[in-house]
Amino acid sequence: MNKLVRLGRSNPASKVLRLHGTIARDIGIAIMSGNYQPGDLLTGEIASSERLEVSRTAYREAVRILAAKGLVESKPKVGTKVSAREKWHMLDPDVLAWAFENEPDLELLNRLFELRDIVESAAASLAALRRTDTHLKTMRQALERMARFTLATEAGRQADQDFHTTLLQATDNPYIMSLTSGVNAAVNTTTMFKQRHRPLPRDPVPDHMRVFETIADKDPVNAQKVMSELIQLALQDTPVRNRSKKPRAWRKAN
Amino acid sequence: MNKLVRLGRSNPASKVLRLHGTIARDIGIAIMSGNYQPGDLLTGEIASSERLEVSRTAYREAVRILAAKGLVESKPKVGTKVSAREKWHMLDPDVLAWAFENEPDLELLNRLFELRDIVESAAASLAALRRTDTHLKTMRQALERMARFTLATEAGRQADQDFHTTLLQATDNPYIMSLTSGVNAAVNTTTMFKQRHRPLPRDPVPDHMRVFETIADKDPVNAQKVMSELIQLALQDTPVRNRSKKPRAWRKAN
DNA sequence: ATAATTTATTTGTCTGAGTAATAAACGACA
DNA sequence: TGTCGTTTATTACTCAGACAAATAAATTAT
Repeated sequence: MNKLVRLGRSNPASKVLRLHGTIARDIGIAIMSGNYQPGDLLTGEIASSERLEVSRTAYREAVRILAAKGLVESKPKVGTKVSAREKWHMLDPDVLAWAFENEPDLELLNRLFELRDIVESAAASLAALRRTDTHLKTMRQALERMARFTLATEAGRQADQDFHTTLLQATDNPYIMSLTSGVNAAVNTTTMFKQRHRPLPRDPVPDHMRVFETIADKDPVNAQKVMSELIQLALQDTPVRNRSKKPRAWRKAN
Repeated sequence: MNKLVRLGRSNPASKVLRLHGTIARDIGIAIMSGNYQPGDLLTGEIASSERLEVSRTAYREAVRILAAKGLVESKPKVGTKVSAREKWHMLDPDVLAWAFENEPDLELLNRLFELRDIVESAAASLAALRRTDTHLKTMRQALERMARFTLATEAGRQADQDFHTTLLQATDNPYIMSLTSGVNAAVNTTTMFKQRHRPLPRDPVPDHMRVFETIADKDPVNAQKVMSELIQLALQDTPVRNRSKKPRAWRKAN
């Protein structure tokens, strides 16, 4: 990592990055990909900013962003070093996106879907208990749009998102909402998960319909069950191009 | 919020805050407490830094930290405004700590423990399946220290943390580890959850022992069950001084 | 040998200037 | 009258250079 490539977009919110955001993203990806190891010392502010041909201000703001996400720690006289893995905010949307930016790690992907299964199936269960008729109406409409267009169209994908967003809102739990929507946002913007250049492997509408019905029936047990199945199907349908050469990298720290 | 009070520590990592960290914390608390509402425009950089009597540099770095946690968004010509609640990183350790810094919101606390219940009981289940003998040994030792000292002593609390940390490591899932340890870190450093000035309401050792036994037995079903009970007890034992005047604040956004 | 002191290095903070993005106002044109 | 391109004003963004503060390591005093 030497010269700075500024063009990069591809952050969860998909809005253009400023200079500090670009630098943070570059270093963040370098850390998540193992290019920098925990404990490694970043070169000093002056040297780094000169190498990247940016001002110290911009570089420092990038470091603050990384520190806010638990990836680095700065101390006078010592410098800025990559934090231990336990301190990384693995579920921060940016960190999540950066982790899957380069080489898709199948093990890591499985762990992520393991958590998704746990949380989102529980969310479906809660939604079944707490949903209002308004939630139900919105979900039905989203489902109809999802069927009319398909996931091949932008409108269809938007309907899919609306379905899941409404389901989350029905849980009435801001922590579950934040966690899940953050993971989904990162997943949706990562090229690894995009299936544009091949036929969709399965019609997702029937599976979503089953989730909808259990929530309509206020049946938390089956809502959890069918949502879990939906997650598993999503995992199966996720294309993984190549396995990582260093599986289970997150275990190293111990 | 006008003058800057710099003395504050009390962040998850309990290390002294620099100026930018202090500013970020102050504004972060103001946002989480509802002092600033989503959509509100922060005063410009020049005005803000003058009011706080700090340099624009320090103020800007604080804003970058807040933006990295999804609390604010900056745009030229518009300014920096508080983001919509859906964009907040509710599970970021700092955000979590800031949210409970001021007035304990019982509803919000229940939602947090709802998620803890879901994730940590599932974690216990996974730990029961994946724990090694080394994990088991470490947990047993922590349990013994926990019994010898009590939670009234620092050594006892450390043993408690070690127990839970090892359990998490046994899940072998970095996302679950990150999520849970982040929540626990925030919870542990928040005064609201500290029970120093009163007798401990219950001997926690037997409950922890039951968790340990199910994991030792590689019994995921009962591990989940007894861990869930442990979480519920922790919630019951959490002192809530005063209910919030504005319950369910996170629903406003919809 | 230990503790207090000095020193060197690195991040942290400040100031002031100029740039770039962008929303809103304006004006040309249909 | 309404739409589209242009200008303008505002705000965050980036830069440069200096000085301050924290801290680990080296040094000195006891």
